[in-house]
Amino acid sequence: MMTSANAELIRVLADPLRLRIVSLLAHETLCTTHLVAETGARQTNLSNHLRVLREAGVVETEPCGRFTYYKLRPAALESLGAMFGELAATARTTIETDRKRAC
Amino acid sequence: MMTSANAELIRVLADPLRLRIVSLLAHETLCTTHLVAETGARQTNLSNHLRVLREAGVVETEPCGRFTYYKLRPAALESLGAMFGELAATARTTIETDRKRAC
DNA sequence: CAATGGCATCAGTGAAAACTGATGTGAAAG
DNA sequence: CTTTCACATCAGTTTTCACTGATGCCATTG
Repeated sequence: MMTSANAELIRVLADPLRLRIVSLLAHETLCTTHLVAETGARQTNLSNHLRVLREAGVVETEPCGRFTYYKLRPAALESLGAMFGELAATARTTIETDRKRAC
Repeated sequence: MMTSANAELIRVLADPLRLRIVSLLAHETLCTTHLVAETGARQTNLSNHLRVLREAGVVETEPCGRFTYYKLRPAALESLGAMFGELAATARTTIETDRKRAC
């Protein structure tokens, strides 16, 4: 469905660096140091982006000593995937039935 | 898959007004006048957003006299839906197998 | 207890981009 | 032919937001 929560998710994932983070975390749970090494971005910058991702419910943290692991919450991504799939399906039937408003 | 084309699609759909346009067009093919009435946005503003959507391959135009119909291209949305679905699936197995990098 | 390392917070800066008003174009209506 | 309407283009303004440096906190290490 097309919820305001999903709209916020899209906004959050629109940033290239955040999308890269998500892509990395999908394959492997990592901590900030790893993400710094993988992306080449500065620690402060990454920390700010991870904050945004956490507040949006895309990732969750798991403290481990003085490290902090970041792992994805698949539900958020699944919600987005379903939404775009539904939109595509609706659009297909709209086009196949040539449903248009008169002007 | 996680392509640069999909990254561009996400960026384009991150704007609230553009997402609203896409949501409207999914159910019904419309022209600019209708979208002005539905969204309350100014004609110039909508025209600029529709330009972005067209250049990104999200919509296509169909001239009709002095009107211009806008219709969705479902392939773009399906590509996004598949990408997020795959990311979610990958993230699920990563979490289930507790795959994490040592630090 | 000091020193170090991992990470978060904050305020400031710069760049990207959304929005607007003015204007142009082409098609239909009169 | 003139007017009107739908829409596009463009330049200017404003706003949003990514990025940075400075700083502080907490946990480990020596």
